Amino acid sequence: MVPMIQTGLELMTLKELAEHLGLSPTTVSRALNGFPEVSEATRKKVQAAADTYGYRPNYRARSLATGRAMAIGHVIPMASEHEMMNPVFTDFIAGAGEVYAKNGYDMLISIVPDQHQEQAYQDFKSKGSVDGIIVHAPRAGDRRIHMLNEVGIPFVVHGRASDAHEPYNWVDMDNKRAFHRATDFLLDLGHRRIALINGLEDMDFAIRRRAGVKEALEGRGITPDESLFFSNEMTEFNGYETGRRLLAIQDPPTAFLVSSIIPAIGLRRAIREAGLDVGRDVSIIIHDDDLSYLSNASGGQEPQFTATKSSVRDAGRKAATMLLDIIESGDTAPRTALMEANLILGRSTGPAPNRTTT
Amino acid sequence: MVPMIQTGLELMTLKELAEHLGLSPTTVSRALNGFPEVSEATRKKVQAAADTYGYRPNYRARSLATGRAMAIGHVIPMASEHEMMNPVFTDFIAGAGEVYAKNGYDMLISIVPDQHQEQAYQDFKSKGSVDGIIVHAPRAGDRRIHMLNEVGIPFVVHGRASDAHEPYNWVDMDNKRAFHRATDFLLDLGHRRIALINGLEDMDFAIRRRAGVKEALEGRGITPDESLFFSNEMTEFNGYETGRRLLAIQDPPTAFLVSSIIPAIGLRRAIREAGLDVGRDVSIIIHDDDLSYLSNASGGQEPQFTATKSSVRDAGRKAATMLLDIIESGDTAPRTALMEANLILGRSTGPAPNRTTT
DNA sequence: TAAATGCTCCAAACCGCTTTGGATGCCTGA
DNA sequence: TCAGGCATCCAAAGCGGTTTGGAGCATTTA
Repeated sequence: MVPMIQTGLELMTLKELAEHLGLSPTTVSRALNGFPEVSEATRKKVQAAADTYGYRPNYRARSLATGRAMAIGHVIPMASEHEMMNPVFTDFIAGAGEVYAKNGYDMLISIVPDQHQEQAYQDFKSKGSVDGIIVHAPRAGDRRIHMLNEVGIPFVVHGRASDAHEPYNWVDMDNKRAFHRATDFLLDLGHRRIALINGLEDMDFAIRRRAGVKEALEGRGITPDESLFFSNEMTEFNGYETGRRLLAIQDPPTAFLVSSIIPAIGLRRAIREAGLDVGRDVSIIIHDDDLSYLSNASGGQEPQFTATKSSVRDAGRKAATMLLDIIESGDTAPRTALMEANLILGRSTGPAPNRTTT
Repeated sequence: MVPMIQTGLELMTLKELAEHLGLSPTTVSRALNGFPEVSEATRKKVQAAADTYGYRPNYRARSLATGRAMAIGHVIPMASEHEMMNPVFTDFIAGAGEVYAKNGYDMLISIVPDQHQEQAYQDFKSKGSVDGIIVHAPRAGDRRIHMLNEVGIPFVVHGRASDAHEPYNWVDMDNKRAFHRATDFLLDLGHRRIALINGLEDMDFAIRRRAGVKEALEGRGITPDESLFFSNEMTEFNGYETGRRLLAIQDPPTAFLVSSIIPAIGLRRAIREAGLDVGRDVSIIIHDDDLSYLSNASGGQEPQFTATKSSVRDAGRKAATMLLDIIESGDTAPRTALMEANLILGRSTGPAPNRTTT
């Protein structure tokens, strides 16, 4: 049962293993892959020999023969100027990777300049190196979904494309609802000047979050002040800088909705530098992707930030599971999964302060 | 010259392309791969046809024939309990990925539970899915280096293993020197109670950083107070928690050396909560991996933290370049690259405050 | 002029595995 | 006793490329 790992020895091929056993490659292959045409006795013998010699099938050969690559591709876009590496990829990929590993799939990652993205997907298909693809960070007017549908390779989108009019598989968090609820909560606390520090505005999630905020404001008869809505890459510095500028205006916001914990950390820095207190003078609600190394949890205490929370790692697991299921079942009926975010109370929110100007 | 991308069509094989051209597969293959046995005229014709039909060679088939996988493997350990995903991986991988893409290599990533790591490397080799491996996060007593040397697959270590007595390829930052210099700088400012918030203590980089600190202290005739040295996973919360506890002791440190910007953000939070001022009451020097989304730079201004800075993305590029070079040259003479960190002045350091107790 | 040389191109083997279509031997039932 | 059925196993043909060892032909060289 326990495999005897042999290091430093020449690798063994199926043919060699078959010779050792005095069997044909056919039989050995079938024995190892659990086909019924081989007797239980020989199967045991073959399995034992494979373990002893540390035989492992060559994936390239197998995949050439079966037509299955046993690998999933992820394309990670690289905006060349910023050299920006989105931190949520890390956790998403960690989640997906768990699922792949459990099912014997490899994970192929391509770092691709933005402008070569479509070509990269084409290549995945034509080079035959993957069985399916995860599409990250869909944007408004994203052509990838249409393209992949045409190419006919299984794929799952992490997020949605609002303007895609064809069916496709996706796993998404209910961004609009989450930010609607968060806004409602701030309104309930008496806040009226509410700023939004969002991700890049052509990102689908950013569009939905903004829509959620507007919807909530309008639901209370408040005209959204678009001058308080900001879109940018979600870096610590951008959060800091936006906060600094906003706190210096005439009638500064009393509350901030922030799309990620990272810019929120910058925002908090700006607030403190302005001599204000988070949670008392200024409220913050973040969206918390539950990143493992930037946890919003505070070891049993109340979280630092009030947050809409949804684990992006879990989204990775869900997307990977969905994709593998599509590939292995061959059933192409479009699947979707909408995850709900929890609104979790932390120390960064409080009632709107009384201003000299009410 | 411009390839006409054909979507939705059946993929074309080399054999089919050859038939279309009235040539043999041999000639087509050679034409496309630039062998001299084919005339310039036919090469042009073949190339043009390949472009028109959007032909791309199947990587699995090619790699089976050539014995080269055209892929590099990265194993990312996953400590199952913590579900920790080290953020520096992201940037390192981004750097390496650029180099792979430029050279036509794929990047294979395996998320592997800590205890199955060695098996994962074995598998990489025996499954034949990669030509080389990058080893991440070497630890004290790390068996991977010995194992990979035995297995005989090209690899480059990001970091070093202090106790490895055999040659191997590595790319590392001079951790000891960086922390020595940082400590010297704090000593010059008059600090004597210096704390270290380090990474997990069996990590090689953590060992070297600690050694650098001790060496500097001893160089000035100061006996290191080991009760001020902490090792833990580099999360925001751990930085916060360690800071909180240390600031509450009898004779708290006046300066902190922190192994990453992430726990430093937590530490800063703790310092502010204690009503103290970073840079005046308490000094901080971090090591800055130059993560793209957590930049220490402040848009033209002085950086937030004084830091020893070395781009981990750049390390990724260097390691990938080294590995590809080893693979393609076949030259196994061990290579090493030691990167120097810059000591960059920010707003988090100042002279040691005068205590009532001098 | 005959042999040697180059230049192009091709047939076929091969990479390591899967899978189709038997082949073999033994057992059953009529 | 013999056809038919079943359980095992195998030879050989792929999968889609690369590569070895020529073949065919025009051009030089002796």
